[in-house]
Amino acid sequence: MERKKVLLGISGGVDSAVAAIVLKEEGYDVTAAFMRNWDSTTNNDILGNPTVEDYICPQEQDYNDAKKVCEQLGIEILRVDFINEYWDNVFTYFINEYKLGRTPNPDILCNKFIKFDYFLDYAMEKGFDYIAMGHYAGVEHTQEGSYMLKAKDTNKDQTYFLSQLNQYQLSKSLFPLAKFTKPEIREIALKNDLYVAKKKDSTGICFIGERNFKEFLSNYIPAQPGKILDYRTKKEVGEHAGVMYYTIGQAKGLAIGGQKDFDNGKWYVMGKNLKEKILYVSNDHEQMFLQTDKALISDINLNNDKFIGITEANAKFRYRQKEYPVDIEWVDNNSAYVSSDNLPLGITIGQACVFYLDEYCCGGGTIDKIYLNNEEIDYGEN
RNA sequence: GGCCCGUUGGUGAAGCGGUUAACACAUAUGCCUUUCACGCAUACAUCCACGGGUUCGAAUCCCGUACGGGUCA
Repeated sequence: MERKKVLLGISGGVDSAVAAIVLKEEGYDVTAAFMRNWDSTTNNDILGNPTVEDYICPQEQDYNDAKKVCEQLGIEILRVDFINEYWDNVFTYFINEYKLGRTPNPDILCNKFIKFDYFLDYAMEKGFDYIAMGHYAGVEHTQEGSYMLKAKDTNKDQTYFLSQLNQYQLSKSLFPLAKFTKPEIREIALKNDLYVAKKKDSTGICFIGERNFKEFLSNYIPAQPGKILDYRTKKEVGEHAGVMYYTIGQAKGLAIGGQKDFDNGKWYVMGKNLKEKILYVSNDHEQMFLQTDKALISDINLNNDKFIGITEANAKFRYRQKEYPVDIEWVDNNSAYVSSDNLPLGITIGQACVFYLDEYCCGGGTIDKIYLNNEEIDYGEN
């Protein structure tokens, strides 16, 4: 019987390297592919970039690491480049969302459009049976189609980022790390003496990396300074460089020190008025100003027809937050109201709402509007 | 002009003769984290508007000067 051919996305980190080992042990015919989707120079990524002056750009370093790993494991490594596709499908949307004052999640789109679309197509054209990624997630291929499962390591579970994958994409995917925890991955890496066994995990936007975020955005979105007002009293408590540089619930970077007529305490962004360039903040101790009990979710993707029309689920509104049981009231095929008396504070427009049923990740959508007591929270925008 | 009160780190603000000059917020760094955030930890006033004096010893008491605020003809 012929072995199934898998094209594994390899990043130069530990996770995808161990994924290669696992796939090999499972009997797959593994080829690796390194993706390059961002070029700091051509994309004018200057401000806020800690690596601009490095001798070797981090992507090349990662490629070299990936190459070494592949040599160690005796697998072929390919190199693909989706820089233009990333810019057109992910980054343009990302910037436009910020310009609208929302807080997008680019990595979800990166998965939807790049890793599990352009890259998937590339693999299929090359005759591979599956693609594989080093995500902490699981997939189950059955007669009724494929299902996405949470990873064994619930602390690292990355299904939130995979919530826009459809049935076809899922059916062509493998997630070799599903059954392992992060410490186990490190252990496997060490046992196999992998070159990257001790390499630090990378964070920041996928393919772009860690940045001073406000400065990074200012490369693409010009500053539009305005006032910071306390929401209750409408008193001015500071100035900002642009409301679009901030997200709901944010405390850092506001530069609001102790205030004469207010209690001690941190100041959190609670809303913005784009037209007036006002950033609303509050320092209420309980942070109840961030409360919400209903949200409109749009662009909902369900990864298996079995989930169509579900009226209850556990929902996650931000990566690494708890799941909250919610009622789902469908508006049409891909938008719905989600509600509960107990939702997390600081639900933010532009982020994803992802649905779970037990161990299954059903899919998710984009948070479009938020409500409290049936009133939309919009800070005078409309 | 007379009288009274105040002036402490980036900000708000404790301390009122002997302190490593609280605390909170900001800021920086680290941790956490494949988004943005939240969270956690650590660092940060050679010094208390300035000059002089009293005292073994002053941010703390006294006297001037400057700058605020109040009040009375």
